[in-house]
Amino acid sequence: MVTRYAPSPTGFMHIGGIFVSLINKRLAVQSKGAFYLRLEDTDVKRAIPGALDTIVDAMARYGLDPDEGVLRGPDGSFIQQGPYAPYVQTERAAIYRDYAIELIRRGLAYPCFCTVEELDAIRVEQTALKAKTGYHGRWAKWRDASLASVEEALGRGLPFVMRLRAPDDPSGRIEWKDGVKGTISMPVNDVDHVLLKSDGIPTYHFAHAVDDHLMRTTHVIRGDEWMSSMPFHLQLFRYLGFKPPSYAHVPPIQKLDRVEEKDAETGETKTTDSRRKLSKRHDPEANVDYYFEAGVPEAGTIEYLLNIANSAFEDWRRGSPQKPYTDFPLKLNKLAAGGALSDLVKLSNVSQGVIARMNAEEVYGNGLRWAKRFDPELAALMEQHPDYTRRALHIERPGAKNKRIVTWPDLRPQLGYFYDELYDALATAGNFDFPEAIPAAERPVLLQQLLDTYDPAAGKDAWFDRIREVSNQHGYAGDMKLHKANPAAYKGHVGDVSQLLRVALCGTKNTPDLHEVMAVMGIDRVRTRLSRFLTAPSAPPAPSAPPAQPGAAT
RNA sequence: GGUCCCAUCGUCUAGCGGUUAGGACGCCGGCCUCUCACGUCGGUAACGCGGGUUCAAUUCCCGCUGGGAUCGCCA
Repeated sequence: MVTRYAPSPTGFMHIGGIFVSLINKRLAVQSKGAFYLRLEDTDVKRAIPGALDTIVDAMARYGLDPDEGVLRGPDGSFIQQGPYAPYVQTERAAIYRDYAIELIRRGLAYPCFCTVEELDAIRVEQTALKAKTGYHGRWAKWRDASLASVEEALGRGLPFVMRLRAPDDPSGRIEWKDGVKGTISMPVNDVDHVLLKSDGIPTYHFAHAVDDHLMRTTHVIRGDEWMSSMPFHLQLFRYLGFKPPSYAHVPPIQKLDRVEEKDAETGETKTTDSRRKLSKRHDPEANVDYYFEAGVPEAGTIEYLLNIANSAFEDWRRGSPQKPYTDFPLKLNKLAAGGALSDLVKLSNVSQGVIARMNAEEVYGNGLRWAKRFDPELAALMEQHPDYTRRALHIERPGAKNKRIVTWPDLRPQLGYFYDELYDALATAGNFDFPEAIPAAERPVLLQQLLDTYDPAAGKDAWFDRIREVSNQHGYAGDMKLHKANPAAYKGHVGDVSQLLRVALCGTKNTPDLHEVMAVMGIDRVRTRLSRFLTAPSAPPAPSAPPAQPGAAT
């Protein structure tokens, strides 16, 4: 299959564009075909500087680089590579013009000198008459204009457009087998659509027919907002003598709009749910940048999209946790015909799975890339301590065990406490949330004993056995089950004791396995951090001072 | 309004005439457990409505309702 993504340079990368690109690219790769990028910049009025960078860079970030078409060269500038260059439509103006001339010669197209004002007037009249709008039938005043009047208009230098001459007999229907929607039948086109605009640049429709034919596109896979143009497009291919490609119209990603309306008469508020396409203007999640900023790794966004495209993906992923998503066989006919609602909660879940499958190095690289933009302080620490960071990230990883990082913003709470800088800031603020079961006065004793008994060389089980022993010695149940059976018999349990250590050491109540955390921190850092808690809580400078009141230091 | 598309738990969906309507996310509860997380077990929750066809409809047909797309010298 030869597929393409043909965006117009709007300066905005819509998530739907990534979705369609993904489908096009996967299908081309799976069939050992080609995927190319063509720039549909025929709307000169809307040209936006830098728009091409937005598209190309986003596609590259999401691993959707085209095989041919508009690419970035080795020096970073844009190049057009492939047998059918150029791939930028404004650079192909002469090609379209030749085909337009050919159509005129065969009586299938004609010049129209209507001004936009005239066209507007026609539309107003049609609307008033409840007639079908558009340039067709008796409204198409230049359709059968005499040669003399055309020459006269030309002579006056009036601007004109080239229009298709729709069939004289507007009855009948056209039918095609859509790759995702199935067989569809529509009335034939009877509107004399514009082929070339007054600036000589083609409309999307004309450029589509010419380019997809010349560039040997076998499958046009695009958003389903194009479906209603199909009668026109198919007609164009026939007029031009081209064999039409296969078409597949994919549904848009939607969003739920909850409208609350107050009934004027009854005063009741009723809510109506309606779905609508993700809007570039109103929905931040329509922009791919949103996902990066939210800290979803690119692979997570892609897998989420794949999930929307083929629901079988989820089961496949479960069965093949370590394979790249590119091994998944995407099937066009398995796309649902209706549009899916963007589900950010589900996206988080997919993201969590993707990050969990990464090794420490990948977490480091991807996380750092995010942090550099959205958490510079953390990023700086990650770069200052690369090996230490990697070791911290390596805890319970890989193996999809550590799912604490759902998206990159979780990096700070999950990794931050390893850095002395952040830990010290926390300590200065005094925000240590120690377990309530342990009186403040008892903390130094317990921590001192835990520190004395800690042996970095011993294993995890041995270490927790020590913690149990210390717990037992001080009236805390070393065995959770015993405590559960008779809570009143103990001051607390081993969980409280290890939590005391965890909070003192990390400043947070939630961390992975303490033994591993301590191993990464190293004995010196452990000593330093605990040292501040080894004296009586409320009288730091004077160790001999009387015990503080319970809770005074928290 | 014309044309076209769509319709199963809140969400993504499986289903392709006979199923206790399955899975995933979310939510709730149990278990596991040094915390969190993971894991695990269980629970919650759906075939829009009305006609047909058929021995039998979630499934096929028609209508309705609801939602969407489109009707430009924009793509």
